Amino acid sequence: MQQSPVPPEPPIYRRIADGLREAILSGDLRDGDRLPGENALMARHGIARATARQALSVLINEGLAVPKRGSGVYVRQFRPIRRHGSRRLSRDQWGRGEAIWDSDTRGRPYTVDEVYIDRETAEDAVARVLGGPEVWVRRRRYSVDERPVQLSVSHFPAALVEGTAITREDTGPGGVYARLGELGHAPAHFTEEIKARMPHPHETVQLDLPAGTPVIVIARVARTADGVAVEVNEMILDAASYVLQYDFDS
Amino acid sequence: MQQSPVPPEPPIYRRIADGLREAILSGDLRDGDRLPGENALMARHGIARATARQALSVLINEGLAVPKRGSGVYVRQFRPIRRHGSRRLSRDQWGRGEAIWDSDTRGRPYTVDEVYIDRETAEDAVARVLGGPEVWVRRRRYSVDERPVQLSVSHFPAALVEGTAITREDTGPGGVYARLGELGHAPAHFTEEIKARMPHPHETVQLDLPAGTPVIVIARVARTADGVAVEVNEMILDAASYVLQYDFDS
DNA sequence: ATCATTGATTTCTCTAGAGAAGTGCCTCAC
DNA sequence: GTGAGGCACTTCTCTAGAGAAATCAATGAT
Repeated sequence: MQQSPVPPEPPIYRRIADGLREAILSGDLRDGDRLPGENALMARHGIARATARQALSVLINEGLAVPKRGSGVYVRQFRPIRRHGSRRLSRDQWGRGEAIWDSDTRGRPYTVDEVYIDRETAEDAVARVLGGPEVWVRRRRYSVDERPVQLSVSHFPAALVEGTAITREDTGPGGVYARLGELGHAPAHFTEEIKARMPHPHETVQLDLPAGTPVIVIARVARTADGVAVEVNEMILDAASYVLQYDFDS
Repeated sequence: MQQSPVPPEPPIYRRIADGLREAILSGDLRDGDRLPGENALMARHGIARATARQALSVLINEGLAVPKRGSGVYVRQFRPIRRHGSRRLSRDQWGRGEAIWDSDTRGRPYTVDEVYIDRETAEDAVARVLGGPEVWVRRRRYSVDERPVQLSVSHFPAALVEGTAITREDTGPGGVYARLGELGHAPAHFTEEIKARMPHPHETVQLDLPAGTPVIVIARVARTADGVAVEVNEMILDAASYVLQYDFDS
């Protein structure tokens, strides 16, 4: 006699989490609303504190809720920024003295919090693409609405940009691509590779990410019409803040 | 007198997690290696079981480790599939009778596990783009190396594809795009929107995702040269299995 | 040799309780 | 009114222990 195929009930903490998730996804609980906390769940379901915490941690790790110590657990909002791939890099834009980022924020104010510019020896993968390890590196952090949303590390061949505005904080109108154009190395072809993963600890700190938020990693290589790579840029985006868009023809 | 700015030590569970993460990222522990389990951590650090579990759960939720009940906790591997955006959809490919997916797997065998084809009434966003709510829907699950890696839901205007191979399981050589071409609606322009987030429960089940793995969501709209939308496709990818690539000119 | 059983090991779920630390509100003194 | 202090409430960290459930290897019966 075989045991009947009883669908085993999920554990308590999971049933509670499912209920709360349902409330969030159905719209009963909205952005910024307060979830029942540990004490409330303990009382309502007659469970131990650890079990209540486990239920909440499910939602937190799914990115649906954010805990605020001493205050409560709150539903998380999602207000993405649209980042255009193919379209945003068209010559029309950087040829007219506009920074790439402009078309991303659609009027929302953005700031560059931190800029570090250094001459460094690049790691192997970057050196291989750029044709040598000697590079100038521009590390930046971008914020929108006071919130950090992107980290960016740009590499340029040292031989190419030495002494130009690219090695200074203020790159002038049009940004680095305009400068590269003036040097006769206008970027003409781009390749972007995209991954998504959970953030490393230092990324969590720099982007002030709550648990349960993945990051999108973009590695962009810019090449001239001759196929010479002139920039390698690795970007780390808060996945909750972005929608990427690529337009292309067949 | 202000208290001196003592950098407060991170809690025990975090220090242990940091140590294990270090071992993984530095390469001391490799793909598939076994991590010290609850009992080992309890003995080594003289802590309670719950604390040891908390340390391990950090790594699990970061996607760096996978627990196997009754066996142990193991380091997680990352073997991405490269998915080409702009390039892979070039007419050269689907014009020659090759399926789009072919160029994704680079020779690795892939299978379509599940196919559900239905005539449905589309939700608002899809109906707006396709010019009406009546659609044929193709739901599929793709696997590579026996592992599910992608869910796909394709919508086609019912008026356009009624009675064609697109409404059947086997769409014939070249897939749906070749059929659309024969109907005089060859896709010419594509827009892909990309997000990343933690998976919903049913996605976790269907893709067999371990905790700590985000999903990449791609919404693709295919339009003819006239700008008429002929397909809306939403894809859910296991983020640990994919690298997306987009090539474009300025 | 093959198969079933047993036992050790492991993760998973949960209880009960305690102190630390951050938040936010209210009250009281000025 | 304005600021300081206190207090209630919240999340966070951790201890100690117990049984359930899955895995894996060894043992024993056929």
